[in-house]
Amino acid sequence: MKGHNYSSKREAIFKTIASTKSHPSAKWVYEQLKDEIPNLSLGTVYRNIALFKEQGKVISVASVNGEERIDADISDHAHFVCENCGCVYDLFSSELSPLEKELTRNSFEITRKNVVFHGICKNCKLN
Amino acid sequence: MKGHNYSSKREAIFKTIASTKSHPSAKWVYEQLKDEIPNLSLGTVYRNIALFKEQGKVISVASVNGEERIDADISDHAHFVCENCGCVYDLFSSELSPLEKELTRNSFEITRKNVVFHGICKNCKLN
DNA sequence: TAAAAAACAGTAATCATTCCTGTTTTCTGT
DNA sequence: ACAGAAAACAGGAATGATTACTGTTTTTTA
Repeated sequence: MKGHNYSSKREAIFKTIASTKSHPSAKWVYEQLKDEIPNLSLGTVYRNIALFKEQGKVISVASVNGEERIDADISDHAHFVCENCGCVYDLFSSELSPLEKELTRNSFEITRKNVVFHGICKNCKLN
Repeated sequence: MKGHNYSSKREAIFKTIASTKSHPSAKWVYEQLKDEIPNLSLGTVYRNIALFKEQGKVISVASVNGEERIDADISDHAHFVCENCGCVYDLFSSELSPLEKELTRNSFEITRKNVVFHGICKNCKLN
């Protein structure tokens, strides 16, 4: 069975994801770690991210310029994606309950909700 | 300048997108049209979808299994993506205003908001 | 401490999407 | 209607993110 053995690389990958608020891509995680772990393979990063998603330890929050962006903060919050710089920001709010109730009433099972605003972020607007 | 000449293929592509509630992928649109238009190229479908997005005539609503899914209904509504069958459903509600206000107050410019719930849809639950 | 299982590196394959080049269609002014 | 000029297109090659494969290394277990 997979995901049951200790692995120093898996641990390093998870720590890297959990210690940033940048909502990283697989490549970003790989770039961060390759100096510290010279023989790390990009495939290992992808494989472990897939495992973390199965385990519910990370979630996919958005696809930005063809790259999947993930988050180890699995608490109930929304995101804002800047279409200019690709930055992903956290948004904390719980004003979506009417939608959730409507879905539940209609027999849809919500396993995850993804709230993404697109636009231009504060930093980009100020150049 | 692009997008200024008439094109029968462009018209057919837009009509196909506008006449379905399936939130199609580029490939789906191509499959629908290739019998009617035998020499249609998949690249043409992609090129025209990109043009429609620039013109604001279609929006990207979600990425499902690596495929971008689009919608010609650009009215303010959210979507529900079934993780089992990949179907994308429309959700009509306007209960997201507190989030929008918070963003606007903080100098974020919203050009588009993307509200996606993930889970298992009614049809899949009932097998 | 020796199999057995899991994880890995490195590379090849896949697949959606974009790019390129030569051809066809559409437009515009006469 | 007709001849450039501009735009759109087909078909195929290129790109780039992600996944799969194979032989090797690490971890577990007993």
